[in-house]
Amino acid sequence: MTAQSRPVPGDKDRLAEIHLQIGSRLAGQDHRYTSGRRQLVDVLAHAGQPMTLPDIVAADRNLAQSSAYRNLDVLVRCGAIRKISTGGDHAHFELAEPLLGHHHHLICTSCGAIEDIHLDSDVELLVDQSLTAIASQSGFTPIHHSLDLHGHCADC
Amino acid sequence: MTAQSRPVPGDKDRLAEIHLQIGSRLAGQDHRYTSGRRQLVDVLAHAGQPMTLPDIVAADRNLAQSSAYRNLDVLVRCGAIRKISTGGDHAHFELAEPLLGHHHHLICTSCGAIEDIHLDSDVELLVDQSLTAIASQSGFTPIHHSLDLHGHCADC
DNA sequence: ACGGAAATGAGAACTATTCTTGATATCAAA
DNA sequence: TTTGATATCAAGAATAGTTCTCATTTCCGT
Repeated sequence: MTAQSRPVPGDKDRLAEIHLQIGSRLAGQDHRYTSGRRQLVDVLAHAGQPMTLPDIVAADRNLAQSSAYRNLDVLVRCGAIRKISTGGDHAHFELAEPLLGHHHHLICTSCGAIEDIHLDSDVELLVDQSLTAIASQSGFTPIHHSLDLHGHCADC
Repeated sequence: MTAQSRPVPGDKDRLAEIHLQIGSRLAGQDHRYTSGRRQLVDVLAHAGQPMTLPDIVAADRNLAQSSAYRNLDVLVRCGAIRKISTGGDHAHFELAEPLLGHHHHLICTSCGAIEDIHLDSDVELLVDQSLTAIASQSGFTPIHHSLDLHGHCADC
């Protein structure tokens, strides 16, 4: 077996792995991984960046708006998808961090576009320690943190 | 003059300073600092934490809902107030960072409450440097960053 | 005081999102 | 396979936070 043949999981393998994980998450809450839900995940995984609902239904015309909203909610609640509320007209959705890895966002205040970014792990560690310390002082139980840089993207 | 008499600006002085700053910001955009807008600022300054619109109009019954929304928008656009969109039912509003100082938030995902927190300045510096470096790689022009810790507050 | 621009407040309108409803699909057990 | 219980679906109605309209009032410079 050469390094070429299986260097890292290919896109196809990664997608299969994502579907497996989400399937078991759903099953754990007595939900089914139906084709509509699978299509949502396919669209988000293919885009590689957060999408609004109009984006999503435009990308796959088989998706009904009401079902897409409902299924996104189901997937958010089982931890497969993350909802990003920026204050713009539409919320954005992306695969959750267990699937996509921990990351943050560049948010364009002009056009609303969102891009994923990754921080150095040492900075990440410091931030997490600081936040954890502060939270414990307030009796606050942390779940996750979000760090967004707001500004204008290259196009705006 | 004793240390007691003017140790640091008292609450009254601080509020007067805030009003002055906001007044000049508004004047710079040909807007008036009317009593309705002043009342909004008073309510937010007095609360000391982010408030929703229902919170605000409940705190000062003289404030009409439509005017409050409109004036909050005016104040947000002149940089006096910051709007925080969490994805909950209501957006939150607080005095902007030039008036309140740079800070971050604990956000309770159960009840929606938001509390202000301050990070160590060295961590803050690192984060800012990291974000700036990443932004420049994408041709992104930073305006400000937001760092929120999501979880459950002591009451939930 | 006067004229005009800005602000106000009550309610209507807008729209992203959620809910309702009746039909359809799926699974497990017999 | 059949059956029944349950989950899901899709279309449109309903909800609700926020924004808009407009007639009236306030404010500022002259």
